[in-house]
Amino acid sequence: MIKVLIYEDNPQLREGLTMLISGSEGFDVLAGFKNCDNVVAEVEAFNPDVILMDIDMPGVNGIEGLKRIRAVNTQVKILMLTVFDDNKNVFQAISNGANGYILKKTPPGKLLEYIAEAQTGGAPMTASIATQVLKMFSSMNNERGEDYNLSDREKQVLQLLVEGFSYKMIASDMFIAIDTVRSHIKKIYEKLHVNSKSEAVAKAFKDKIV
Amino acid sequence: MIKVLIYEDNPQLREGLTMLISGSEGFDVLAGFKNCDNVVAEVEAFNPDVILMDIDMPGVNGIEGLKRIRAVNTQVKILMLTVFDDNKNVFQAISNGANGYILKKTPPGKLLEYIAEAQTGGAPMTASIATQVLKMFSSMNNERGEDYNLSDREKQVLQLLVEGFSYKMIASDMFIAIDTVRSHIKKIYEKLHVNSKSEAVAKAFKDKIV
DNA sequence: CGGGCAACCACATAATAATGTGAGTAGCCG
DNA sequence: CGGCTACTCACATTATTATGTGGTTGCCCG
Repeated sequence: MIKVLIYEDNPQLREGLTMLISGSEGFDVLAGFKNCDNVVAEVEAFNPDVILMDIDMPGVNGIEGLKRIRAVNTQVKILMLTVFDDNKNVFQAISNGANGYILKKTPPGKLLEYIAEAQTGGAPMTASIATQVLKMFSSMNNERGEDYNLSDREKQVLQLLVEGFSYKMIASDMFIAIDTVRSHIKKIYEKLHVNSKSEAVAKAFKDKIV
Repeated sequence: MIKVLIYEDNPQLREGLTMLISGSEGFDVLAGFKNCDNVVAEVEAFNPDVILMDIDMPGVNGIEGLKRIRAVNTQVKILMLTVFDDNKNVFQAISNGANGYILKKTPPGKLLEYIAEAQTGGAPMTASIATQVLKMFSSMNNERGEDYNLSDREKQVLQLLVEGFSYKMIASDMFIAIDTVRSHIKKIYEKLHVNSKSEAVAKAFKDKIV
């Protein structure tokens, strides 16, 4: 028996969901609430397996509710429920540990399937959400930018610079003379088109050389 | 009629998939290949709607094949097919524009459903993959770390440091004396627990202060 | 009103970093 | 072989940073 808690401000929808889920074999709705004002206490009191969490709610909304729950409970499965596959919310929800993200227009059969899937550790999402997630992922990742053709030794020096080493420390770390470190660094500056340590460090981060 | 192309080195599995898909209403397998050696030419010649792409193949593998296809064709839907929900491959596949990622053990019924879903712009993935993706996403994002309680002015100075400004430049940029810049920076170092410009810059990036 | 704090400025000294010039060794490639 | 590059080292000079000590002003808050 999968124990479900529902957060949804629209009374009709909340009732509808409760009916649907309670009426299905193997599912039980413990309670439903219209916002997350007391979410932590409620979750503790009812100890559900899965929480259906609407995002747009007056008072404490779903994202904030998600955060509050995750602050004290990382076990319970939380399925975000929303009308739009809105970019910002999806992002926030998944970065804050939501287990799935589904649209309200999901057909009843699918919804039950999703709840069950979440309960067993899956990450259910509707197709449109999944597409969004993939897009975000691929857009935020790529662009390793230029390569700058740093030699192995130069990369190594840059790595140490980034870690806050001084020339002296780099020299002893790499078993070379400090003047050699200097010449490596000079070469690095040329290749990166910068002329100070901190610019090089910044560029190393930006262009993900390190 | 959804036109499918299959890349899979195991002859039995390739045959099996072909039978299954071809034998289903609304699906047609145009051809099957055992590696991606000529993938670009093949995709051009057959012009499929969906490509099933195994990852582990001798010769040109699935990830490389994916890249090659995407270099010339961003329209065709590509479903990656693999035995393991291996972190690195999932990541690479989705950053390179795969439309979905499913496990080989997916039951036949689901597989057809996934192909249809991909064809209509969805992003099918098996539950275990979806879970992985969410985990990656949330792990790479969060952690704004400590706040370090930098004052507004200190944040501003740090910002300029990151952009490669010298003390002198910061002073003129902020219309304050260079000694004031020094004292701000000293305070920043204390708060960040570092003692050099480049460490501060590195920390600013890592902890996303800037 | 007095203590705490952010922001401002000054002077001084030591340590590091940046720049220039020059040079030797070793390996790769046409 | 001769040219190229990576890697190594040296010496010298100037610029920039790091650190210490100390002081003024103005604001907020109990």
